[in-house]
Amino acid sequence: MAKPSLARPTPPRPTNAELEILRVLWRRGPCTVRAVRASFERAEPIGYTTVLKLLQIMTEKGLVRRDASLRSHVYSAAVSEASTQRRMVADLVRRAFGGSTLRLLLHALSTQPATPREVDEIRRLLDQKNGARP
Amino acid sequence: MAKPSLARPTPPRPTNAELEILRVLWRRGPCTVRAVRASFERAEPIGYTTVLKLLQIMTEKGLVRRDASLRSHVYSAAVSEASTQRRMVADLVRRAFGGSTLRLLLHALSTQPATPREVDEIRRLLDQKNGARP
DNA sequence: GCTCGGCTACGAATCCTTTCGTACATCGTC
DNA sequence: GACGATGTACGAAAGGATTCGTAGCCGAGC
Repeated sequence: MAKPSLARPTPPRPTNAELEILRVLWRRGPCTVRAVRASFERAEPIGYTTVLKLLQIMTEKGLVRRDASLRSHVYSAAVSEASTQRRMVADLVRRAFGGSTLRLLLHALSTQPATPREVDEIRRLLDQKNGARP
Repeated sequence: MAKPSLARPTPPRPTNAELEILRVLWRRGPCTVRAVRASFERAEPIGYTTVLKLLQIMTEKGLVRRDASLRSHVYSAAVSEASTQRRMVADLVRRAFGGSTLRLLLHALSTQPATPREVDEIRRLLDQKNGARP
């Protein structure tokens, strides 16, 4: 039996270009090729058929779904933003932080400025997570 | 003038295999090819010349330094673990979280379990960062 | 009906990453 | 001095990502 080409159980981690496209679809909802291309913000403009090809590949990979009932096919994200982010964070943690999410957290906290409001938000989440501080 | 092949101002983001090698060098210090290869933990074993080639490429890229005074060249990391992590986190934040480190933090916090001790550690860092909570 | 504009499909070129085979140099040992 | 072990250098293959050119299809308007 050959490997199924459609509908993989878990779609692979998106590449750079694929992620750019997903970001457009997450933000704007279902789009035609033209609309996706118009939402691209790049230093270099990108060819129409390039976006089309990417969307075709992403359809095969199961990253997007295609509605071909109209002449201009309409594509929509087949993976959620949250699950993709989860996957990417897990990947970074494994590859760069030896599997320790805590180390990633501490690193991000120590290197990035945060406004007092943001710090409060983080504290609130910690409280939710683990009960209030005594 | 041609582009300089050595000593780039900022070395590029390491690829997967390069990161694996860097992790060995960070953990073990300067190593020969043989020692790096021995420290590799992979499902598939990796060829000697593969590691050698990678180290040669990484030397060109400025990711590692080579001491060729001995017959078995000794390689050491030319980029620090912290700076590499910083670069990779920044990259992830830009590509997957729209540039918001806060969103990465909240995401990591909400999806990952944390022990009370870890939560305390994070709180301590927040206190340091922003003054004690009133 | 014919043509033009817009659309999809597809093949191919390019570049990068990863892997390894082969050639050649060097050291220590007999 | 010859030989095996161990090293480096280098070319090249395989696979994936990205980009685009070209061909062909279809619908609207003349």
